[in-house]
Amino acid sequence: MLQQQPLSANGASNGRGLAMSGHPGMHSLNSVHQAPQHRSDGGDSGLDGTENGHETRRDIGDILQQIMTITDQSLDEAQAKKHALNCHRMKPALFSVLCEIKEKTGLSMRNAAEEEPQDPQLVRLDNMLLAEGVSGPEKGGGAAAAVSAATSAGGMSPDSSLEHSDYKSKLSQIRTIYHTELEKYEQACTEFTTHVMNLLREQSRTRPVTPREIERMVAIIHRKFSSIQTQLKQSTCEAVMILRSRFLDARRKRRNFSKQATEVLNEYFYSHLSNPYPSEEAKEELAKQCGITVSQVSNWFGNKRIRYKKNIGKFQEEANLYAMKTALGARQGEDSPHTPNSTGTSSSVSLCVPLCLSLALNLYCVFQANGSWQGRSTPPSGSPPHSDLSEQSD
DNA sequence: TTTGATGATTGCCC
DNA sequence: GGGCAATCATCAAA
Repeated sequence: MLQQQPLSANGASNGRGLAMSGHPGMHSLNSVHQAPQHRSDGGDSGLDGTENGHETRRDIGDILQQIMTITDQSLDEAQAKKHALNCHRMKPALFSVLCEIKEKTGLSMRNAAEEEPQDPQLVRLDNMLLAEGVSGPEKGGGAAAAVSAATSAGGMSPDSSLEHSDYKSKLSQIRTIYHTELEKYEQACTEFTTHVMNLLREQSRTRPVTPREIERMVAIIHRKFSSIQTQLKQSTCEAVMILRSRFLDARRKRRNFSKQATEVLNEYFYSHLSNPYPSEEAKEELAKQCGITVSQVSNWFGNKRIRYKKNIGKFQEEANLYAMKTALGARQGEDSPHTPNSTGTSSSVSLCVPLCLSLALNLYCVFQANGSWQGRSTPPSGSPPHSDLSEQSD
């Protein structure tokens, strides 16, 4: 068995063709011994035939020694020696011995269909890449998904289109890199497979190599490359996920509402302080006015109610401010149709009454709020607020 | 860098 | 399902 290694390891030679592999097996060393005794052209082989088996064994030892030292020699020298070995009278015998050993060890038969079921992880990766628009046809699938996700999550802010184009371009970059790398791996795989197949065909001149073995080797190569591909797909998925979370995660993209939007919401809140539960219609209206979504309006009112309740003192000033504003707005709304030119002429005295009234009402509402909606007595969202400043002013 | 403000999310209750 | 309360994550001013 030890003798098998060097020969197979020495790979390609320029010997005779594949016909050798069909050499009738079962020759023993005796057949070598009985071979016609003519001097081979490998002059230094020292294989002048002798009668006894001792000599024959020494001959084989010499041959193997030569094979072992081939790699230590220069290329030309090695080629010459290989040629000499290929033409050596004992080569068929050695080859048949190898065939015999191989048949016994069953190496060539051990490769019975090792087909693996498709890796579920790979399937998931493929599906995700397809869904994100990285693999498959480029139709902006991922970007479209991003847009829809962002739209449903938090509405389209003015700079969202800019962000989405950025997202698209980044996704496109990932896509390009992915396809380039994939192509590179496929090309490398093909090249390597061809190379190995050529090598094996070449080797089959000096050792028995069955087509099935070649197939098996190809399958091994493909498996190795497919594991690289899986890694590539994994990395791509990670990159897409990071990109998605960076661009689409609502929390990450939290933006304070515009001053105007906050004003609108606060005005509604403080003018409906006794019942700060806007109906669906009111929410929609507010959302439209503020350029945000209905759910954002709901969030805002939810947060506001809790924070107001937790610290009424802190919000008192704000409440008064909006009460004044509301009153002023109501006053102007009242005045404008009748006295369109009343600019500076509307004295502070004329404003004084409604302002004081508003403040008083506001304080009343706050007081009322302490006892009503604070205590989890949630009114139906559709029910109209009953003591609103706006309504009072109107 | 720290800290308060603020929009969003989550789990629970009714 | 809507709202509350707690919490997270980010923003923005100090």
